[in-house]
Amino acid sequence: MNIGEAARRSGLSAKMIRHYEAEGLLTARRLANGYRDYAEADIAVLRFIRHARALAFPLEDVRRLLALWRDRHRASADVRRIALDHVAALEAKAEAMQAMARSLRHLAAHCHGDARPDCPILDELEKLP
Amino acid sequence: MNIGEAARRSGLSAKMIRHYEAEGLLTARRLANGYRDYAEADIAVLRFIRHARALAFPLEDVRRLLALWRDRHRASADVRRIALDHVAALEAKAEAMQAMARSLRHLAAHCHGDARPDCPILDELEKLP
DNA sequence: CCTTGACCTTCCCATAATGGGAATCCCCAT
DNA sequence: ATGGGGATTCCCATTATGGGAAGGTCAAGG
Repeated sequence: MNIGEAARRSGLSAKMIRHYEAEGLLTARRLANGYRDYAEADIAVLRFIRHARALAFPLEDVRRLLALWRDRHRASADVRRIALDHVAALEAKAEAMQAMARSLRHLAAHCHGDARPDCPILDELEKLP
Repeated sequence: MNIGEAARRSGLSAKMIRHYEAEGLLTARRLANGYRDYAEADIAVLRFIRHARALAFPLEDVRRLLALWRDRHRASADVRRIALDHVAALEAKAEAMQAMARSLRHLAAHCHGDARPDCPILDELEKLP
């Protein structure tokens, strides 16, 4: 199967499939003409990657998750730790963003938002510690 | 004032100050020897940038906010719109991240997390749509 | 006068993940 | 044989930040 069809079947772009290969997440067989050739098992790998990326796992984590996925003797504890570490990172970033959003929303609530120039948002950006 | 002292006074790194200048956020006077020379007003600008960046405004937004800040005839509505658009972006990203975190936490809760290999996290990554 | 150390300058590279695009090659159908 | 659609590789851009090299500058001290 061509990379184009593999892309359609996996939901990834051909560009990204090549990228993941360059990053060592999979290795595609090559035909005599140099074209990559994908089997069903490869599609499963590509879909796995897509799902992991949809959950924002960094490629480094995806690499480890794939290794565990392929390893029948893995310990589920290892998978769980990767996932929970990632959850913690996601939540930390999300909380940081919401704190910024709250702060800005608060400032915006006190801003007239009309033609007048005075603006607590600019005041705050000017004065903060 | 040297870039080193400007860095100390503004809380930015010298590297970033040069970068912001390259990005057109400010223009520093030069001494005869080529060194950048900063006045008090420049420090205020640099601190403004730092505060805006601390709220995760992208440099493009910082550029616009600075322009409004310098414009005494600005309309506070313009500032407010930039801020609220940014708030919306922050909240959207934060919500997306928390949705992923919730989803993963849920999966992790059903994972034994011991030496056994079976793991709903991997199952889900394998099976998702 | 010369050295040393602490600055400063510019330029290149790297990060993470993705996409755009060029130049070139391949295959199949007309 | 020719054209269209795909494939290949390689380079570049994105965002914000930092590392580091090579070289210029300045002030203090021997």
